[in-house]
Amino acid sequence: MASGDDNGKNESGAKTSANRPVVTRFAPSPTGFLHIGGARTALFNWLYARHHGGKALLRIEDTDKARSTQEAIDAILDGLGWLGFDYDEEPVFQSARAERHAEVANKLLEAGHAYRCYATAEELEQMRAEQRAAKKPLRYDNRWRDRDPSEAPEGAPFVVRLKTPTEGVTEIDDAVQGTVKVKNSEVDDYILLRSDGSPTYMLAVVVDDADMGVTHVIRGDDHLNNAFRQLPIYKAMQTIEDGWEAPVYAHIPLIHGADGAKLSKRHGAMGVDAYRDEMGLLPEAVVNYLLRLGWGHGDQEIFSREEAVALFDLPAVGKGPSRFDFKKLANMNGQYMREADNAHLAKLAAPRIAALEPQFDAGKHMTLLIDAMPSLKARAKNMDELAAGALFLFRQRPLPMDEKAQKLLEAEGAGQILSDAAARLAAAPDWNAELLEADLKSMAEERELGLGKIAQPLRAALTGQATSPGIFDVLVLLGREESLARIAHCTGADALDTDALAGQ
RNA sequence: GGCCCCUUCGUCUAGCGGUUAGGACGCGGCCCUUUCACGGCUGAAACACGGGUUCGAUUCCCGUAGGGGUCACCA
Repeated sequence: MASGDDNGKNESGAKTSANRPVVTRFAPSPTGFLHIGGARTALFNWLYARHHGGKALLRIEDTDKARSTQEAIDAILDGLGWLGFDYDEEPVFQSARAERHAEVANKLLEAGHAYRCYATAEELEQMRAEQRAAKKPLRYDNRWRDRDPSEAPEGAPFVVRLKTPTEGVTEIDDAVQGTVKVKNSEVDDYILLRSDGSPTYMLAVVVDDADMGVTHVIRGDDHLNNAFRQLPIYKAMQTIEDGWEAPVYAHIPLIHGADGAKLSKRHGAMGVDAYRDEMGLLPEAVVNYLLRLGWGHGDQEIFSREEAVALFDLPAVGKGPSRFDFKKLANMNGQYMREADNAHLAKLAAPRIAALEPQFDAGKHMTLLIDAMPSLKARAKNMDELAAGALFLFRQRPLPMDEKAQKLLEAEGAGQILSDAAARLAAAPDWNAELLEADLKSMAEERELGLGKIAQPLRAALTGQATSPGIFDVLVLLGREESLARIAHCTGADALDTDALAGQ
């Protein structure tokens, strides 16, 4: 499919990748977990590649040795896997490519597109202090740009700086933000190679993107200004070797917290693992929510993975930042849970149930849990709610009663109603929802009571709670013996008989 | 502060010169009903402001205001 919707031309004269087969990359730096903003960037990159039948690549930007950790790398990989993003090649580790980065810097140096700068850190700090005092923009003042190499202090350390254009304007046709122009005088001669010979981020990204054949750089718009710094490398390298078409840029807006401020711990900047483990969400729901944050397709809210791939494209990505809304995420998760496979949900809920109820034995109780799932999942928006809702099924007699259930049992006449209902149920020729319902309804009619007068105490006796799935579903799920035994406990009837019956 | 980006209900968004400004979450009401949910119906709720352009601006242009981003030998 032609990517005719983004002509990534720019007016700086650099050749671009607009017409090559799509290659995208997600390039997290492993200095922490994969947060929700990164997850969305990963999603958009992945979708764009899949939509256009291109390649999705992954690059770990671990050049900051001090801050990068293996734990973070594992967490990111784990998070991406959970969300269901697959990549077409093994991840590239940026730290392994330092030699290549230096090689490019040296080519730039030889060709006169870069130069050595011998300014010391103290010197530069003083320069910035003066600029601050004079209220001038803070940027390198090109003090070594045109100095003769012979002036270099003998054996002194130096950094390599890119010789960026000083006049004119660079224009980028961003696939999301549209045309963006920046005066070249705003871009200073930034550092390519540090004094220890290691590459800076700005150099490394460009070299890696070029070498990986990345055609579309989709990233947070906090990088928009960087594009104007990176483009000159492409331009310069195009005069030196092949394979340096500039990518199409797509700077997507950032996600803000619920209060409009930058995403912080309280507002969603947890790792995606927290969405799974702590919030108990389904990855499909998280992905769907993220997709709708900053992208829309008419009035549609729910998109399957296939639909997302088929429909996603950059022109429909919004330009403004959006706030993260946990309520809507929760709602969406509820929708996905209701549609989810019962056995799958049971498997996910099992460990959470076990954590709350020691009596729960996944091996023994899984069938019951799966059977209960249709009535359970309609009442939960996340795994914890699902687990909590299932507990009554696995608790041992005597059931713990919550306050509201206690009140129901203590209500006037409740004991009598319970005993009578128990007798009635015990006499039922069969134990299915239709029959039991007919039975209790006729009992209610005979006594000119609302069904609730019978159902509520019954619910309390059977579940220890005032709310639960439909009472007839509860009876069927618990089975005849357990149901009658639970009621017996509450009516003070001799429980021994029923206990014996409940042995199964 | 310089530079860059953004601006439709509280929130996410649809809209791409002429609409009763649509949908979703949340909120209120009603229905269903044995509780809680689910589901259905329904209500309140938005084009930041000021100039242009135009027969006509939510839509195009320019300002203002507000918000955000970025200015390292971090990525």
